Amino acid sequence: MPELPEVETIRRGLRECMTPAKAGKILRVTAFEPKSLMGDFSEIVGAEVQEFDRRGKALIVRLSNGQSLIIHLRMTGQLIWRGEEEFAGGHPNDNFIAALPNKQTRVEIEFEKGTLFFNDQRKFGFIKIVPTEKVGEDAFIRKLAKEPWEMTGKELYEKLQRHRGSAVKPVILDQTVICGLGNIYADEALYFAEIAPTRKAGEVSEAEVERLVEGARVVMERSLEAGGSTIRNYVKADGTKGDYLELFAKVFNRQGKKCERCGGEIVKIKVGGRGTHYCPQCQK
DNA sequence: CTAGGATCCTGTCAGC
DNA sequence: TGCTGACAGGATCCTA
Repeated sequence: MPELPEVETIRRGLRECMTPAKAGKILRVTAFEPKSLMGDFSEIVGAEVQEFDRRGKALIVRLSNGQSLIIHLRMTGQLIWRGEEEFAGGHPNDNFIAALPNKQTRVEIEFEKGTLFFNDQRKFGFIKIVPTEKVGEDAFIRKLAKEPWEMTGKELYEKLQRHRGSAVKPVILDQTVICGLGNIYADEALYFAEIAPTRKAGEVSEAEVERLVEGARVVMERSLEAGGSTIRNYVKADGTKGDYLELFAKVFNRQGKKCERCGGEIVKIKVGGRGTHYCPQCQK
């Protein structure tokens, strides 16, 4: 479930609390689920973290010994750091505050001064160990398109023409078309641009695509300000659980409610096999 | 090449 | 109280 803003929030959070001084060296790696950890994990023992990068929804952890971790959370992945400081992000659920490791812990990386847990209910996510200089050659990383901040409306318009027969929504979920949007921000960006998710990609005008790219930037920036789905907004100050979607979502999970813009009723339908939320009255 | 559906996996929820 | 089917913030693989 984590999309670009969640991964960026995790990147910023872990960068603060997993510095070499605060985390130390890797002592031990345990893969409770073999398919969740690809590569030879003896390669990373003894290394410390140099930097956290991100490409789209992939987190790249650069280590001090020439190796890197490519981490993709897919639908239900979470990264939870327990050390002097604590940080948790990704799929929001009770694992953020649970005793770890638990049943959904797939990988545990123990450092001198703390432990990083990779939890993942559905096992779609993964951590992959690759030499740092080969990260760019990774099959997934290599195919990624630009993020909305680097992409012009004209570029996206031309890409949409190549998929002109498909509904626009599944096309903007394709990471080789535009990078970073997932099911939430695709719906939110289309709402911003007043485009119905069912429109054929080839029938969206260049001016509309321009708005769509702007919408993608705006909705993801708003989410970043709200902190994505992290422990801070999952567990509110009073100890109750919060829903970070409430902080910014205009259509996602708001079916049956009123559109803020026109007062129409937000509906939920299925487009390209994915649950899709929109306002039929103002998204044309 | 594109379009659309099945698939990987676990857990939760609505309906009977 | 079961049981069943639908669904889930992702991406890939297969078929036509």
